[in-house]
Amino acid sequence: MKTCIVIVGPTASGKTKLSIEIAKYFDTEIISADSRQCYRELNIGVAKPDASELQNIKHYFINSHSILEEVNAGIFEDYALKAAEEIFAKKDFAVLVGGTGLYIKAFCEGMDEMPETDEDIRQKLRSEYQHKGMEWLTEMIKQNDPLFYTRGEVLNPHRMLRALEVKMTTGKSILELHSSPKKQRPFQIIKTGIELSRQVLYERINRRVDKMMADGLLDEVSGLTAYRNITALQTVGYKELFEYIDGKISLEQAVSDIKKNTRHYAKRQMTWFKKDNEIKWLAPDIGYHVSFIMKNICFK
RNA sequence: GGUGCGGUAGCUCAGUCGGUAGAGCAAAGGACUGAAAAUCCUUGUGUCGGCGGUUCGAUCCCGCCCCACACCA
Repeated sequence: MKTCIVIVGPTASGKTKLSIEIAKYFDTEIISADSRQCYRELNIGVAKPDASELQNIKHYFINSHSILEEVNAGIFEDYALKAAEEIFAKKDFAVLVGGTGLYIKAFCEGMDEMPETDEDIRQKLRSEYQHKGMEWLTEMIKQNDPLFYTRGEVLNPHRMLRALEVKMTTGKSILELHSSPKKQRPFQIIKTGIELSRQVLYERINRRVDKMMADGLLDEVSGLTAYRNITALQTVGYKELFEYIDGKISLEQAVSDIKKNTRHYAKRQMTWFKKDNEIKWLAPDIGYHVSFIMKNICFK
């Protein structure tokens, strides 16, 4: 039976290091499940594995896309499954590592089949929302998708816009399209997570942000100002430094905002992973991990 | 030393024409199906600087004191 070892955990918990240890142990390759590390243009701020690590072990979904390309959970699902197939053609084990809960879910359980939405409709809805605001959006939902209006998140503009574009291209409410059962994968999945105390995690976050700044994050961000409005750059570490470059806040403020927003992000990740009871939680100790995971596999 | 303006939640501040108080941020918890490092939801008792006075009742009015800031000496 082919086995994919899935490693999750909040940002700065040491996933990258652990994934490399495990990949070496099984002499296999790694699929990243990180919605930002796939972009070639983003480096220091997204905490990619370093160049030698990338050279020694093949990583899928790292530097695989440009910030100008569309990337989303559905695209990731297809990409990651193909990568797994490639790895399993020659190995019995694969490693998937990342902090993007939705992407991991897409890989393990699959996304429901959704018809392609019309790009013109999408753009039109977004720009109208920009101009007319929440009141208009709420009214549109009420008129066009009464099911979503009563059961959906009617205060969440992202979800509302998505619901509308689906409704307008398919004629169906997005909620009606969400009923499919989990997809079966042709391989076994073992999920492990790195668990750290809040205090230790926050210290690691602070240290890592300071290191990113010392490594030249500001230069990296300065070179990307032309793209600041695209989705890929709505990213912790980048959006705050754009504010500094604009003269809106001091550099000191920007750095402390990055730390704060990274804490918020880590907290949301933990909320996501906490409810997944397939995850076996581990303390961050590398040697222990590999044998622990081996033991789990042997018991199956 | 004098004058002025302040001292209210971890922070920045609002407010109570006298009936013991509330926003934003932080913090904590939660949601999550093609933007997910995104987006959204929930949670606010704190000697209202200290001590007296007036009052049925003071965080609010009065007096003194302490602290901070600004200006004048």
